[in-house]
Amino acid sequence: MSTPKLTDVARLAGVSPATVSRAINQPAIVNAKTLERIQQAIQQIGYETNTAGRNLRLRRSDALLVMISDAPSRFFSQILMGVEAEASEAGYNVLVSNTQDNPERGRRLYASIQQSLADGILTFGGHNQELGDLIRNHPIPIVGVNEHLEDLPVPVTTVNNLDASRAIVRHLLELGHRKIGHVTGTTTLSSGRDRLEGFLSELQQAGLAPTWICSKHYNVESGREAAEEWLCLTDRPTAVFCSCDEAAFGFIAALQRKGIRVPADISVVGFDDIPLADHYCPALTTIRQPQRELGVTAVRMLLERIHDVEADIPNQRLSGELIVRESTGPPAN
Amino acid sequence: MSTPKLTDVARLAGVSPATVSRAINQPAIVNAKTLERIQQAIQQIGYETNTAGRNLRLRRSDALLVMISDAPSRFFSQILMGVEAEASEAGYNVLVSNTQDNPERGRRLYASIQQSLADGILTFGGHNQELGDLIRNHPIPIVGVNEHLEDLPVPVTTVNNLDASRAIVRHLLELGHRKIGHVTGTTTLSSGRDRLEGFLSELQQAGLAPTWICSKHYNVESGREAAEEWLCLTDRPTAVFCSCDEAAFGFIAALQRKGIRVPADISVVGFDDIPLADHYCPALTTIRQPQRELGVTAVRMLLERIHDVEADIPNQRLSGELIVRESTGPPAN
DNA sequence: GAAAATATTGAAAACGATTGCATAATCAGC
DNA sequence: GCTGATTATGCAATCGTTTTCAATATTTTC
Repeated sequence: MSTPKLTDVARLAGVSPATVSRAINQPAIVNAKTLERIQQAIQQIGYETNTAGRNLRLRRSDALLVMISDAPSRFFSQILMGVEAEASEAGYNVLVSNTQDNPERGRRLYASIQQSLADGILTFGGHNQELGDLIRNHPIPIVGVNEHLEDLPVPVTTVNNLDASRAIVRHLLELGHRKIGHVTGTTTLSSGRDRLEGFLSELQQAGLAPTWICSKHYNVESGREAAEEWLCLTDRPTAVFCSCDEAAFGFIAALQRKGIRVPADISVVGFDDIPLADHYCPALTTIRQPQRELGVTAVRMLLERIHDVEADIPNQRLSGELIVRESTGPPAN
Repeated sequence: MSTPKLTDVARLAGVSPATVSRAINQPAIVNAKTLERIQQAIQQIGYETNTAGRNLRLRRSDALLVMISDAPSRFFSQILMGVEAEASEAGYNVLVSNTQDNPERGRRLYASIQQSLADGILTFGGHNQELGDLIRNHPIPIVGVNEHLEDLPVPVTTVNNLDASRAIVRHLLELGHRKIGHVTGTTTLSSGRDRLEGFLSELQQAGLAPTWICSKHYNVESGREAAEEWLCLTDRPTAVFCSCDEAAFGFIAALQRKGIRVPADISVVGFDDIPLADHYCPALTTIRQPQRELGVTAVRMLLERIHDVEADIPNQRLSGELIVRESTGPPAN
């Protein structure tokens, strides 16, 4: 009739519900003969464990909550696929929630654990004060992705933005550039700050002054705006490091409109290596982020945390790879 | 001590658990005085309804499952945000599962309903035989997004690919083009077929033969490959309709490498209007898909279906908008 | 072959919420 | 002040699993 339950299997197999449960969860401890009979019964009536019943008894949800705070970020879906794969591998489901900048965010987040809706939380992007208070007061299994959550006792996984930034600047220096600009990402985010810091430190080490810095955000418009600003200058940079691929595209497109060639007149570097980067004209020199791996790593950390809330889990810094393509070359003069 | 439950609230407020439950779910039928006392108690100990307990008793999950079958599609995250917003509005959670082409797909899908893991399913992309059998045999609340599920009694929401395609061809005809090519999308998907059909029918109506058709997929490479094939021809199209923006970018990039200008030498149109389309150089003429609205519509349909499995829900065809930008212009000669 | 050890199973009590039914309290009407 | 209607509450069963504890069956050991 309706969906079959454990009891139905038990009746059909002529055993108690307890035995059926054991047959499913610890097959080793049940008699081989009985086991087979039960498995047959399960097949026959198409039994599936009811999640709610199981969760209630076990007091857990077998679910991970992915919290997004901003617009779906630049390569969110790629990371999500990594998360999904690893979680599913471990028998966990993935919930997605977009709380944006809703002040209720912290509360809802905490609620989802209280309600035993999820066993742990993956949070993308930044955080707010309220969230901070909650985390400090309650031992919630939570892991950050992409961005550091300052002052919070929350382990995070990110790409090594500092090193990647430096690698970019070194690449440009090796090509002979001395006038290098930077279009920053969102500097309220740690990734934006780290990329800027990497840029500055490498420049300083080369004895160069950071003359061209345009403080922007992670989007196409930023690139366009920066280009328009710098094109008005008489003393322009010969190479520009944009802190995401989209910004780089915006930058290049703005240049091309003015008839300025890349890389002949200006070299441009991006960050992320989104699928289009390799197929743009010119193909974009950029940093490849291990997107899927970020998701996988985050889930691994979270599961460890769920298993032991007190566990001391170190931050994981994955390394990005510099991919040199057509958008960078030696300076014009 | 541990997380408070309904009973704790009841004890504190000096009422029975039943009353607390009513206070939460049907405040109208409980005495104002009592209600206030209960609400205070809830505040005081920070009570949150336990999802598993509630779901078990109510025999539902308050969750929708989003099933992805292919790589995260071209604007998946945008649609997902629409889904999330609308579901969350209605008090539903969103689960994401990527079953790719796993033959187990159908089974897992069905299982998630059986297990009362989700109340309904949103499926992105195509389907397979096995899934078909399951759906035919069981009244699962399920709604398709983006693609039609042939022969299956499953309502779907898509953009009106046919009309959009025609609009593109008309736009090119009006500009004076007579030699129009088409780089198809994945034609095992209904969207790919519909776009092709729209292209063909409009061409036929104009009395033109479909000389240049390159059967490809929804990705950048397809555009590049098509361009490389057609550049070898002596008789080339003067305008090309690529069935997604990525393909259009790949196409344009390949042209630019050979020094062919867009739109001066060849006009190019895309489909989707991804964020970059407006910032490419040249800015891409394309069809704007109502991405977020697709997600919202899908959820509305699904909720209706959940509410009444037998309900006859018609397919929803949202209309795409032709956005004319720089990549199209009159033919050269 | 009996005692002790081991291997299997079952009965019943949770897990945390909701709700039909019954009861107690309140109120209106006369 | 009494009856009947109405309003508020409580009791207890239920949703579907898992697991402790005890009981039974099966071996093993000497």
